[in-house]
Amino acid sequence: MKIAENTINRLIVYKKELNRLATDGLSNVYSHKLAHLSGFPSHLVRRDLMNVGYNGSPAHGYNVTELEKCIADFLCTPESVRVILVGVGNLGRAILDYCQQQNPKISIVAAFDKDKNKVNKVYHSIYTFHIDSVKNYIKENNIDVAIITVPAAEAQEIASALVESGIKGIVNFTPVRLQVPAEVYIENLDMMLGLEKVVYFVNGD
Amino acid sequence: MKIAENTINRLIVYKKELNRLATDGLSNVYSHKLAHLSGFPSHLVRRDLMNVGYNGSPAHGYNVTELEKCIADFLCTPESVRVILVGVGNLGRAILDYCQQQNPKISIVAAFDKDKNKVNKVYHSIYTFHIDSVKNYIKENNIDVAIITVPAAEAQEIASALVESGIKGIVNFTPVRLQVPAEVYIENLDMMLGLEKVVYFVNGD
DNA sequence: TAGATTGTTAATCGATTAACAATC
DNA sequence: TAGATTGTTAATCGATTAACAATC
Repeated sequence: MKIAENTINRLIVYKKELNRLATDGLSNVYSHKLAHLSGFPSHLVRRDLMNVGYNGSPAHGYNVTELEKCIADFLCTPESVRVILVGVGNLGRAILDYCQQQNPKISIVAAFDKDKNKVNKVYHSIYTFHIDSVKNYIKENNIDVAIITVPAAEAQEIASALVESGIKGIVNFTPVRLQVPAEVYIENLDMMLGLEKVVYFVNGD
Repeated sequence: MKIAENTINRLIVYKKELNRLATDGLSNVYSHKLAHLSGFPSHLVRRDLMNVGYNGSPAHGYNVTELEKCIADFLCTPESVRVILVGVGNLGRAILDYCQQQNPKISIVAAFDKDKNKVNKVYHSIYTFHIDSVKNYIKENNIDVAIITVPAAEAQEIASALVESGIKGIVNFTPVRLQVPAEVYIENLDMMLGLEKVVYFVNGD
């Protein structure tokens, strides 16, 4: 069954909130509370949870850890994912750091750059290789996902090279709309677009 | 008339592509081409453009600069927007840099942090103030939009303080779902969520 | 003109919401 | 039990797609 992208978004949010509730020591939660924490209406929470096939009880709501695991299974969340990052500028280095703090299951295993001053250096404990070696690295290590933080002008060229080497999903931090085959999944995290959107909703209607 | 958030997203993308076309020296563009560059179907482009009230011609398509201006007007894109950033960590500093490179119309005018080693320092030519002065700064300078790049544990407290001082829109880089009044617009740029989504679409269906 | 493109209305599709029976 | 909550079906709402007349 095909699930809408928005639903996937929300499931990931639920999973994270459940994880926090578990850390806080709570064992059960009602759809109300999960809804409040996530910022969505409670009936939408219940509707979304229909997809993952976990049943709560009217008496106690949902078991926090069981539901979290159930969502993780549904999303096929692997125990560990290896990701590469291309473009070790300010933003790239910040992301190298941020990822390690946030999620131990997703690890950036290598960085790439064309600048010889950065190659062979270690940033936030990630080794930086020359960009020319990225194709081999992807193939030899079976990497599926890449983060692109290169300058806008180089984004398309890099993306094409990554896809050619077998990359199936890209987190794109550049403002460029990447032209890739339909089967490659692109997540655009365009900060400027985000800012412009906020400006629109603050000024206009 | 109320416009869907997705439509706003796309209009912002069109605007950016038009700007690039103008830079490249093109004067006219057909919906086909704009669609290809943006990654949306051409009929959706035309449908979206109905909203902004600009008329192209069957013979020459759209005038690039006129359409760009028309979208900008529709989105109430101001000539300059002043934004503040709270949390001068690795990510915060990277964004201070990135914003200046990308969009001269949106400028970060001040940064704030609680760390005394960062206060009174200048990063990427932005001055850093102590977080205690943020409320006054917002009121005195009539700031509407803030970027939050503090650690997750501090995000909600900071957000509440900002909203209390009159902030109306927030770009939230933390993984925390902020609890704010409904009239405050929040744009969540959760990198981990982005990564998890890519992993889902790459692994699962 | 002929052919391609625009602008707009109508049709479709799908996500969200509402309603409510089942459950504890 | 009574009351609250879950799970699910049906209704609504709105966005996208399709179709096509108008235009250059």
